[in-house]
Amino acid sequence: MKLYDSLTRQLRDFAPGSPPRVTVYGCGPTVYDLAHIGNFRTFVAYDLLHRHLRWRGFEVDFVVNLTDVDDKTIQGAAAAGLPLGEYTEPFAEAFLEDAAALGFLPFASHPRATAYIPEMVRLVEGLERGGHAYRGGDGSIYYGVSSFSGYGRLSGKGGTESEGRSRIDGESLGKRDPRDFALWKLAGPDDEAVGAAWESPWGRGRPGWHLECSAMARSLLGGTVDIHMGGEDLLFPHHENEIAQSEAATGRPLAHFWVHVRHLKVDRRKMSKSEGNFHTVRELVEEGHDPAAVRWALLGAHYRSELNFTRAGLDEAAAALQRLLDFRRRVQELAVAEGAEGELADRSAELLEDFGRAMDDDLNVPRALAALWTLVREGNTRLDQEPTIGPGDRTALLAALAGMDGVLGVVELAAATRESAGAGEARIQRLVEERDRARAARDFALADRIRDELATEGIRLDDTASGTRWRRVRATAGHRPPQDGPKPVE
RNA sequence: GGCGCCGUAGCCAAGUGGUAAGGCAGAGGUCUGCAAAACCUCCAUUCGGCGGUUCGAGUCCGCCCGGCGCCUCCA
Repeated sequence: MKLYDSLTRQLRDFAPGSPPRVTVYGCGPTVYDLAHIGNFRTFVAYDLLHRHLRWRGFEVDFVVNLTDVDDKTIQGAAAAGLPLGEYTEPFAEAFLEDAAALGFLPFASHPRATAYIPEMVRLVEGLERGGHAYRGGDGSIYYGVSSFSGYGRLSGKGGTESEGRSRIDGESLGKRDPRDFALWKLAGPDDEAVGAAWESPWGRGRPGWHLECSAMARSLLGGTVDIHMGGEDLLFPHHENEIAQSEAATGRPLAHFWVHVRHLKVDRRKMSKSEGNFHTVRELVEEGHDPAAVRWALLGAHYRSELNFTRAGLDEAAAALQRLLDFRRRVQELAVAEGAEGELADRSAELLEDFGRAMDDDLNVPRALAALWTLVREGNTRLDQEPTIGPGDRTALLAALAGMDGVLGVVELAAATRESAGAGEARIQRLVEERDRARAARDFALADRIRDELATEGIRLDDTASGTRWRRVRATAGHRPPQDGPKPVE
């Protein structure tokens, strides 16, 4: 399998340091607010890689951190008049709920930064011993970028002294070099007020943002991780600084592969609260969108390409999902007949391989989807011609579908959502039978009225040779009132 | 200003120098009481523009036009 590595800027063959184990560290959300769909585009990419590696037989240790102490969480807690943990925890829970709603495989762990303060302190101590850290004019401990020769290699930035704000900040904070960044910030009154201060050899304070990931990755996954992931914005300065800290401390590479996910756009623009195009997963679900459709809409483009999120795209995703669900159900319910078979089985295996090859190629989802659609179309064609299927063909076809969906994670998720929305089935069945009687009596006006009525509830009827079937084509019966829970911070 | 990315049909979107995947929408057809679903056929002589390299370029190089990202908290 090949993955694009941002550090070497090339596609490289992926092989873990100690197979079959693969260690992955993905930068997670800062829990000062609800994660938005832009965050989740990145996290869906995490989950795709996670699933694909598992499918390829690797044992994946996937760690995604929760940043629960930084400027924004402290500000948020102070504004809410809450201790830091009480402010951040609902957002951490919400993130995990949304991840589950989108069908994420559970992460090996999702460490909160505040639980790793001792590890961070030890890391700074090590950097201090190695001559990489110093106390700035404001009393905080800074990393001396000039002490690390590899600085700037990942992002191509920071090699020369930058200008503007960082230089001005640098002067006021007493940094030796404007590029230097805080490892340990001395606690101020605001920090103390919300409990964001811990004892350390340098006085009460809190960790710098970059330090958190270095410490958690090292402590949970060891000195070098196989893959380190994040959104493209983290390339600089976050990941550049992580490298500087970790590699100066351990003398070993932080990661064998650096994978960065391109940002999502909404309606062609960068998503932001001020643009009014800020969406959360729960908001879309509350509007009646299927979480599986949201997932589909977030995985459609290659992870290194721009992806534009629109309502139209979400509707298209829902339709695509329905077609897959219909196909799967058709195959499952098909009459099995012994006889000549093998052609469909061979073709299914072939297309599953195409799918796998596409995913092996730096997670080329669009190409993988082409294999999926070909399977659906060719399968339907064959089933239109011959309405029965051999047991081996059926097994192979369903296995190919399940194999692909095991990586994409959408069909099973959509099916589960529909099942959980399945109340009132007896009533629907009664209406369907009433309509069948009307049709038999050629009372098509009544028949059509019943059909239209059910359609408004998200129930679609299909009149087939073997009778009328009904199915739920929406996850929910319509608009659901907002549920209790965290709301986006204004 | 510095670094980088992108521009493929009405829309979404692959394409790793060898002659344009896939999906949606649209047109026609099969099936149907009518639909729906499914299937079949059609739907880019052409890849922002102009030059160049090459036997051959959407793919490489140069310039131009247009869009975007990072450089500051950010997935």
